[in-house]
Amino acid sequence: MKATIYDIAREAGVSIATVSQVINGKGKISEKRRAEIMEIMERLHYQPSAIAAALTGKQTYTLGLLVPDISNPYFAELARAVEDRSRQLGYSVVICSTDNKDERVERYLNLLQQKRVDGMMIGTGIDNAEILSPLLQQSIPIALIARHMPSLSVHTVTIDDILGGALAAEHLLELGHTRLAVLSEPSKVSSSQERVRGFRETLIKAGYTLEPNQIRESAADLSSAKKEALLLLGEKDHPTGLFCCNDIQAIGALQAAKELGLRVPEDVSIIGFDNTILASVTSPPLTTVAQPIEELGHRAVDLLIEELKDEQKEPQKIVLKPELVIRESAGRVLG
Amino acid sequence: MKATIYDIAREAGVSIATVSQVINGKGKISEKRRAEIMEIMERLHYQPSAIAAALTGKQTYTLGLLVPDISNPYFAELARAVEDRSRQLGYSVVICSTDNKDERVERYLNLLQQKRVDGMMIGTGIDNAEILSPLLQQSIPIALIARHMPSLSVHTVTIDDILGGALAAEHLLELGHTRLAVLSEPSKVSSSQERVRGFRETLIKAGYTLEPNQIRESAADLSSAKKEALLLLGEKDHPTGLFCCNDIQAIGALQAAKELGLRVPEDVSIIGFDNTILASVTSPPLTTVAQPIEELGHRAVDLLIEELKDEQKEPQKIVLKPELVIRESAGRVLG
DNA sequence: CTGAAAGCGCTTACAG
DNA sequence: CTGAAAGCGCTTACAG
Repeated sequence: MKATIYDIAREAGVSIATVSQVINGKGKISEKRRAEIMEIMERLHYQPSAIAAALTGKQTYTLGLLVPDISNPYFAELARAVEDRSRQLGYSVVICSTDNKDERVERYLNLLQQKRVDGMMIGTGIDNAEILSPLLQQSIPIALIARHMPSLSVHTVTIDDILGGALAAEHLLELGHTRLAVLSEPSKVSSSQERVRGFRETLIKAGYTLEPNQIRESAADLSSAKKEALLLLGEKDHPTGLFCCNDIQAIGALQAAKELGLRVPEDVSIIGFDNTILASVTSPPLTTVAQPIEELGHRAVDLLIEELKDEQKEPQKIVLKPELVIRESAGRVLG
Repeated sequence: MKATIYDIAREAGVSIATVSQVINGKGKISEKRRAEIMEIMERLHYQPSAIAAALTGKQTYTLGLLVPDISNPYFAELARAVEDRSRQLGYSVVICSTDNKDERVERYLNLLQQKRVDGMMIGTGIDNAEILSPLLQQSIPIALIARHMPSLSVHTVTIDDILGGALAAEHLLELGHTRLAVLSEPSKVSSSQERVRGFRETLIKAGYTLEPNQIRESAADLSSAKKEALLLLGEKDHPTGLFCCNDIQAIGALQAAKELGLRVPEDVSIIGFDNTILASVTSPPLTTVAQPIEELGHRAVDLLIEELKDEQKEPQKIVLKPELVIRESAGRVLG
């Protein structure tokens, strides 16, 4: 049988209140008693029930994290950052893969509420912002990660996607490219749209244009991206500089180029986005716009915990800066 | 304020016992009352407290998963499989990255016990098997994933690592390679040792040998592996066939080969292990021994849940079969 | 078919 | 410095 606080109290000949105090390091207990009680707890392998504690007003010290797919390296790296900070602060995290389906999001949201998590981080796409409103009513702390939902009054940690797109454009321009294209995610992914926007605006400022048919869309998986890139790069007068809205798409483009007999970067330069582990593993390794994934995760946790501590309610908006990581998939234009 | 079962009961003019029954779909409640109560719960956004329920004898419907590092694609894919099956069965999972440190493992184990998770899956290395024994005493269901701990009486889901190594050897032999080497993980990683063993035994059976200095070790990160591979492949009369104990190491070898001006597979054939997403993204794509990662995760969850249901205590040992996935990094020996 | 009551394992004032 | 008691939000027999 599992030992309870009563067992410890009986064994020590004290009340459960006293035991509770030593567990929580509160109150004034004589050093001798405290040591004695600690010893008994160890001996009985006593693990106080966090569940009972939570029921009596303490937090659950558990956070929820919603992502589209934990097996995607970007979200896996994000999850690691979230977990690390949470652990440091004494929290554990339950991870939920939603596959970007609202129905799944909603079910997880309810589940996490029932389990009384202290806060939730949402890094998954949500079509209908409405499904978050019950949480807001219960005033459960929420932080959006790399997602914009202007209609909602919640904490938000994002990166400057426009700047990210601009960084890619500037690099390609510096390398002498003028025939440019972009491979973006479907239009409902707002961050992707912003990246495209930053990219295009930078081109325009420099006196170049981006033809509508040079903006292609594909799902975020490898084979969709490759298929679309095959079409784009297969045309005569294909672009010499291609900006992809995430690393997976860039890899699809890399594979398409190879299949078409195009050399990277000699014949086409390709730039990715995210700087996940994938970017360092391809050949050539990807030049890519790096998201500060670790900081995204840390800051999201911090926002939640601060709100839990201070009752500080005003939602914060944090915007982090992406950075260009130059590797080998983009080079000077030839000829 | 959050609605409780009392609020619902009062609103409906019934006792909390009745509300409890409709929540749990138990007992016989007149259809009319049931509908009425359901309606009230919806209207008040009532979410029953899983914490209170757990305190009164129900499960927490939460499982723990310990892995070395959730940002490693292998473990990320495993986590996804675990999560999927858990969700189907009504459980959520808290994920813990241990960096293979016993101290961290121990802290997480205690934490998960305090949170009263219903079971734990352990996919992380543990030096000192002792730290699991308190759990066994509490008879908390435990399943080891891809780890051997013969001294412990717990559920185990592994793959046949010896067969995996043999598969790699057979393939290389078929392609005509005779100068072979292996890049393995440090000797404390038992699965890696088994892979090497299967590899070597197959060579011996075929009449070849594997010189001790052709068995190299490196940590599982990219740069360590690359460094070691640089040494190995830099020698004259370097091996033409190299078996690496995981995909990351194989990628390190790929990069080393490239740096040395060796073509893959024309000058060196390289085989990896795991078949994570990384294997499909390199150039050339990796021929690798695939672990049935999804099934590993599913089976581990199933074992736990079965034990929770049936009180069926005998620890099960499940061994799954790896398979060779032929892509392009291994080819026929030239000359 | 439905309700009163005990109990799960804690924490938190409140006394003393 | 320490204990008695109430209460957190449920579930589970047990009556009726």
